[in-house]
Amino acid sequence: MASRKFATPAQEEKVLHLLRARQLSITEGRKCILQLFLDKEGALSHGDIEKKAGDSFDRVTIYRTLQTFVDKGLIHTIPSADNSIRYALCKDECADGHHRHHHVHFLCGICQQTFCLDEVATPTVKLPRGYMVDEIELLAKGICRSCSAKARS
Amino acid sequence: MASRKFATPAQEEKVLHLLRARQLSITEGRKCILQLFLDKEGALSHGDIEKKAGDSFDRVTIYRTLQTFVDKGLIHTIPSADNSIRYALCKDECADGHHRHHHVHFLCGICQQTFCLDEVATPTVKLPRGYMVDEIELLAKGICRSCSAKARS
DNA sequence: TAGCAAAAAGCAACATAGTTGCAAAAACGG
DNA sequence: CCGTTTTTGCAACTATGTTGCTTTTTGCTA
Repeated sequence: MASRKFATPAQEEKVLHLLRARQLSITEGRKCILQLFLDKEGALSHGDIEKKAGDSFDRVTIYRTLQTFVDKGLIHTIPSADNSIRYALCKDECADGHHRHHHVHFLCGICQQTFCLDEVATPTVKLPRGYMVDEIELLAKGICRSCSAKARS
Repeated sequence: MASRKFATPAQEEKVLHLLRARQLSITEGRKCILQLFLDKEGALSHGDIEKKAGDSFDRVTIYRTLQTFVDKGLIHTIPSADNSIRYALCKDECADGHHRHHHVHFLCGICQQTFCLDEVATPTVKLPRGYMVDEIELLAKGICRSCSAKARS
């Protein structure tokens, strides 16, 4: 399995466009990892990617690719209570070194997946005098749509 | 340095009380690590504790003590953007297995310390249909009181 | 489209973080 | 003070992340 197949030519075109728009050269590793993010609704950790693509690519390549994608505004990191950094696709507003995320993240306690709720904006909070806020991260924990639907059946 | 000295007898009494109230047996390691949390306004990571008390105690003991404290509701974990779990003292409402924290955490981009803002409640957020929320974690990033005071001078 | 410079990938070695099993030591109740 | 239970220390191991260097690939240009 040297190269991962794309589901459709349109998807491959999208991947190429995303990479070119950030002046990233097109490599098998980048195409494959970016496609994984497009395929998946939730967030991915380094470990998840290593499981899915670790046969094709070196661990170090995955680390470096993720770092590059973060630097170029393609993906963003999501804080979590446990010790695993997860990554998810950015919306178009993000560019080199400037991430602008005002959405809430949701961690499901059943399937353990993390989702970006793009339609939910982070609230503004009033902090005590002396604190200057640059950014707010909001992580909601509970049961996601798909798991709560399963639980009801 | 076999055992760490307490600043005042009152402080030692407080430590002993906190441990006894959770039915934890009194050991040098637990007293020392709990005192570190009482001494420090901000949060501590495993690494911080290892630096301060690593000569006196084994790494594994520190891991196990932190886990015990979390289980017994003495300390709670704070999610962070980077990969390091930090811990801070709980307020009295927390007990065995039931953490109830409704306060905001603040991460300073200058001193890199994390603070619990107990006086700031986490907001409620309205999520899309189908999501069930158990808990909200809010992490504000910016410049803390002490660092912004220094910057102005 | 062959050749070249720059970028990325692979590899090995290392560093840090966290876990587990087991034996020795300490805590606590009687 | 003694025996049981809990905790600690130690060693080994797994997972996670980093760095330097060499080889391969990419993208550009002649």
